[in-house]
Amino acid sequence: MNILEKIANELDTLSKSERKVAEVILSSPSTVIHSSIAALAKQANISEPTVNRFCRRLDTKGYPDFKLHLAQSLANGTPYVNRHVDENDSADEYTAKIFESTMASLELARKSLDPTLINRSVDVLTQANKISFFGLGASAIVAHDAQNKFFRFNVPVVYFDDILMQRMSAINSRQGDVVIVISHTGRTKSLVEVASLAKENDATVIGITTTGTPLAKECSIVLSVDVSEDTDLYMPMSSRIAQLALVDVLATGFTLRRGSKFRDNLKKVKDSLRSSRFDRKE
Amino acid sequence: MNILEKIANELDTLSKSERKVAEVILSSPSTVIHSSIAALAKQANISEPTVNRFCRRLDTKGYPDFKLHLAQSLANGTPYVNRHVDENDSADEYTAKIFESTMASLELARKSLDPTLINRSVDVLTQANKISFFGLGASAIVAHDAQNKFFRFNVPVVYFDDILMQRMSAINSRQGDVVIVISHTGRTKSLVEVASLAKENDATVIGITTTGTPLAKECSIVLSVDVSEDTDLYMPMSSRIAQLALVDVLATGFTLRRGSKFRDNLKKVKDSLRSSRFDRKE
DNA sequence: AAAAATTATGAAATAAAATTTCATTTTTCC
DNA sequence: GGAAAAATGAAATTTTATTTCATAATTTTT
Repeated sequence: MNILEKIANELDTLSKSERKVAEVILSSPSTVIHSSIAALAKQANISEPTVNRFCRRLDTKGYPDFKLHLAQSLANGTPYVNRHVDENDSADEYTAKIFESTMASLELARKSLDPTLINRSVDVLTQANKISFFGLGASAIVAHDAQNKFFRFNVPVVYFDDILMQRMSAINSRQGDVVIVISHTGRTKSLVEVASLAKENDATVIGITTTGTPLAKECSIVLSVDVSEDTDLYMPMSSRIAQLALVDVLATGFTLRRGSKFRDNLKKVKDSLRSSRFDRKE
Repeated sequence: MNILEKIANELDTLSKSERKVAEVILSSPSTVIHSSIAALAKQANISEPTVNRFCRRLDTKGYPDFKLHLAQSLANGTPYVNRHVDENDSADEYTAKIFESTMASLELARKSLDPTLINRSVDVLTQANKISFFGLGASAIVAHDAQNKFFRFNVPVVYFDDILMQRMSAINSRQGDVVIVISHTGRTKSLVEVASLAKENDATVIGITTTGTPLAKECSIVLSVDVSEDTDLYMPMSSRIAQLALVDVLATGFTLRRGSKFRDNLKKVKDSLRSSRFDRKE
């Protein structure tokens, strides 16, 4: 949370002297980040220890740490804001807005991810007998992309964007299989059922979805990707990009776990495409 | 200017020991803002005065001031430095790196885009009789996603990720049709041919590719998406995400151009999915 | 290739800044 | 009104940063 807001919020829990400090800071925060504790104390007409106590009351380690927080709050207004696209925006404006809110979503998504669970997922994936990716609509694209990536790893991988195929595949799954179910809303009935079916058949079910959704409840491991779809004009935008970034993370984790020899192999896969391309001039 | 970029820029004007400091800082800037000058010196295996001199060389008043700048740069979302995934990275680290470099790529991509051309593309798209999206490999996913989006607009749209289908479709195209060809490298022979075929048959060909590639030369309009794929472990990562963001931009431009009544329609499309979903509790 | 000049570096000393301790003052509550 | 609690600041201490200066490394000149 922005520390300036925090100061404003806690203004009434502060003592009289501490409030003097708060006021000086709020009135010209940018001066304060270049002041020593002595200078600030003098300006607020109180003693240095009071400033120190003030800082700790705001859950910082001390004055220098407080200044760091303050500096961050002042850092020219967060660039990746979720600005809404407006009816009258020019191409320039809506382009900027969409890119910015996409970046903001990625930032949010990263925060919602738990590295421990990513690690666990990578564990499970590296040991899987078979990997299946299921998604519908926009999430089908993510599943498709995941297949494309994991296919290069030379592991048995499939993707389905068809409800019936998903069901059949889920029913045929067994211990050692990993099923990754992708859904932003986590409320698509058929996908939740598929997750449940796969789990009943002893597959490890990894969900890529929003925290606390019905789908999340059915999964062995939930990789939460929480993004707001505010800016979207009735179609999934940020969510699928965050999901794709997560796929990249999983794929990267996979290759790292497999070691350098494995990566040489990946290079070969890539090089195999060369003949299908025009040469670079240089 | 972002101090991290500045450090990266001035890396070669620094002395040997100072460069050690720079490297430690670049590798984990967020640790540094909580370190004392002594701790940082120790980590870089150099002396404290060297750290101090380093700070001054970057036009800061000293170490505490430098930390302030650093804190501000970090607050601004992403360190712009393309940090490479390392063999020994923990899940936490590689997750952060991938998300960060994805965001950096989006930033880059946005800079390489020309709003005038986006506007022109939207023009062409809104007037198209038929829209086709072609891609292969990772770009096929982008084409797939584009179809998914434009399909909602109730316009004739197809996507092919099969070379033969693409060729046939290109040959059958005519004036008023728009063909969007997606390829990061812009060097995939068959795609370049398809673009050329479509153009010969009077379709408007829009290329989503890197500036100056063979594909770019065949297109009526080139939407340049220049990103570096440095961080990638032999598979397309940032490029396709930037392409997807561009698809969002085009789709958004399309809906804006079509006016508010059209957007009501989109809402209906979205609402039509409701019965397939579990209700929200609240 | 040696000598001189320049530049880079760190140990130690110094200075600055922040924090802790503790005695005093103020406020609160009965 | 007075005991208890909380707030406050002076001084001492500790931590941190900076300066000074001697030495080492590098570059330039001869």
